[in-house]
Parts: sequence; structure tokens; C-alpha cells
Amino acid sequence: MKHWLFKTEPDTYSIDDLKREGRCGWEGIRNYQARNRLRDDVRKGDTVLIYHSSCAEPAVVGLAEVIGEARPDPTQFNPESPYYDPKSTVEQPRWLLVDLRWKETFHAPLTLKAIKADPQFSDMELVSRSRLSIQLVETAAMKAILKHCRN
DNA sequence: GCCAACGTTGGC
DNA sequence: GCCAACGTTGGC
Repeated sequence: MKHWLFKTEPDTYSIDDLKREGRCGWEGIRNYQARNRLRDDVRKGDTVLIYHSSCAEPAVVGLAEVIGEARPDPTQFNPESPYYDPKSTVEQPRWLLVDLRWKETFHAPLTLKAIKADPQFSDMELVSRSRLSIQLVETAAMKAILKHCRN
């Protein structure tokens, strides 16, 4: 089982939204590397850290679980959606999403600032490849993050 | 709001 | 297939 970190802008969709809804299709991934990871590597049962980006205090804020394998993202076919992609077809969908279930909202979010300041997180993609929206988290880092966030 | 990093597009 | 132009991300 793998661990991931999914980014979201809390103004658009926050951990509170996920908690309230209980589950969601993680819409709007429009980057090929991220899409390929959803298709090839993200599996049902994997755990996902939810990360708030582009906000006052960027941080890991909660935990979710992957409850379904990748499927076409319906928003790519909807002209009303900000994620609409006119070049994608139902026959050959370009973009995928996975379904998540809310598991936990952390009492002590781990801020980007704290992650950058801690040498044990220096290998995290959040530090080295900050613009990738679907990131792989190593088991050791995952354990350390959960320990921090649950204290 | 700025701007660096980096992904995507499209002409050649 | 190269690469310049352009667009997006996301921290600050």
C-alpha cells in the first residue's frame, strides 16, 4: 500500500468540505504526470494526505483513503466547468480522477514551513518537486507526519 | 501581486 | 524533435 499527498486550494475545496461530504471524486487534475500516477500507481486502499496550497498557511491538514481506482473525470466534458477540456472525448478521456473518503482532520496541521525546516523531510517531493499535485510520500515520512499531526 | 520554476504548445 | 513563447502553480 502506498501513501500520497494531494494538493488542494482550500478556497476551492478544503478538508472541511471533504469531511462534510464524507467522500468525493478528486476533480480537476490537469497535469500529465499527476494523471499518469492516478492511472498507474494510485490504488484502492492507499492513504492520502490532504495538503492546502495557495493559502495563508500552506500545510498538511488531514487524511483520506482511496476508495476507487481511476475513472474519467466528468468535469472535462462539461463546458460549464472550469476544468472543461474541449480536446477530450468520452471515447478517449484525457483526464482521470480517483474517489476519496475522509478519514481524519488533524489537530496539529504540519505546515510547509515546518516541513522545510526539518531535515527528515528534505527528500519529500513537496520540497524538491513542489509543483506536482499528486505526490508520493515515503513510509518513513508518512509515519513522522502522522506522529506530528496527531500530537 | 510578484515572480521563479517548470509544464505545454506549436512553428519550423 | 527542438526550442521559443506562453501559461500555470504556488510560495512569499
